[in-house]
Amino acid sequence: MDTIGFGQHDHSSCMRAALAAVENYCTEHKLQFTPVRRRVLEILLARHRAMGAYEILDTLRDEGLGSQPPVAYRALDFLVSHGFAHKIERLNAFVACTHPGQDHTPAFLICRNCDAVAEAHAEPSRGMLGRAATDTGFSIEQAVVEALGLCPDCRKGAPACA
Amino acid sequence: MDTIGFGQHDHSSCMRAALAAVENYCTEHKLQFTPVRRRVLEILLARHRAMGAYEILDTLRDEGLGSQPPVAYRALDFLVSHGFAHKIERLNAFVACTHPGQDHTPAFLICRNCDAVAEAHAEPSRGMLGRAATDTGFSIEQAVVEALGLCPDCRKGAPACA
DNA sequence: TTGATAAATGTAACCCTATAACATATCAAC
DNA sequence: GTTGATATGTTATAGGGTTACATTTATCAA
Repeated sequence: MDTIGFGQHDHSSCMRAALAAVENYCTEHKLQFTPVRRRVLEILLARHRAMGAYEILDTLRDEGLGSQPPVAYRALDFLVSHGFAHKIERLNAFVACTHPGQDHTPAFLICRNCDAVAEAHAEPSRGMLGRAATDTGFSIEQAVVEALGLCPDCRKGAPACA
Repeated sequence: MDTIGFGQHDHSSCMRAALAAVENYCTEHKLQFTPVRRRVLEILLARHRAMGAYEILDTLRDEGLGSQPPVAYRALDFLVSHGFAHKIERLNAFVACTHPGQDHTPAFLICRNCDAVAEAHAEPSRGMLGRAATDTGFSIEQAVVEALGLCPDCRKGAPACA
């Protein structure tokens, strides 16, 4: 199972691996992995949680990489449109993808207590939703699947699982 | 199959039925179905599509029922929290529930061309998402399931299906 | 029926999220 | 090295949502 995001793991190596994968993908597909785009991805990877665009922008501003909203949104658009990051609609926030490069429909498990986010796979064309779509003649192109609840740590009674 | 929302149907009777169901539910549960709350639900039922809070507020203002955002948001909170309406996260908009009173996890089919929305049932605890949750020890309390694509009418080449 | 409590409304001000528009710079390829 | 496309800098503004507080209306028990 490749659900990750809860529990401990070797963070610096997961970050390096993701960056390398994105770098390769961009080279292969002739995409410009510019400093701002790279830095935004790094920020998302480092925090390893859902971040608002303005929170990201604060960091960019501190580093002199840009100070106006479009700077952050443009970088995020690039990352999201190529599957390097995802938007969590429920939080109006963004997370780095945990398996960039692979074609996939992400599903998220969002902790309502500590805002931790884990990414899993969804198969929108299967199950009830797929059946409803087929029955009505609706063609699914994209899906938002986000579950809210309590992550393992917060269930264990941690008052606020940092 | 109880996916509805695409295609024709007897609209005034579907609206009356929904209002009656909500009225009953409120009486039984001693909830105050006040004029503003009722009117907001009526507006959502009448338009039969996803509407932004400010769009609803415009109508309320025209009718002298309130002019500030909290008026609309409070009514919507009431409707959503009791399952009489749902929020479409992807659109930052709201729709009337098509089967109020019944306990359910809604899933939506959203047309990217004409913004029509159909409500279906989801079963978040089943399928891939449920497995991912079980595996990681995450407890799902709520789910957002929204598919984007083309509705039957728009697929048939209608340049903009009303 | 009155008084206490809880629930709902009115209103002003504000915060967060996101995009439009336009000028400038940089890149990629011929 | 010129050109066309792509990316960035910046200003202003649109859109969505909440806080806070005063006021009113409903509920229910004494």
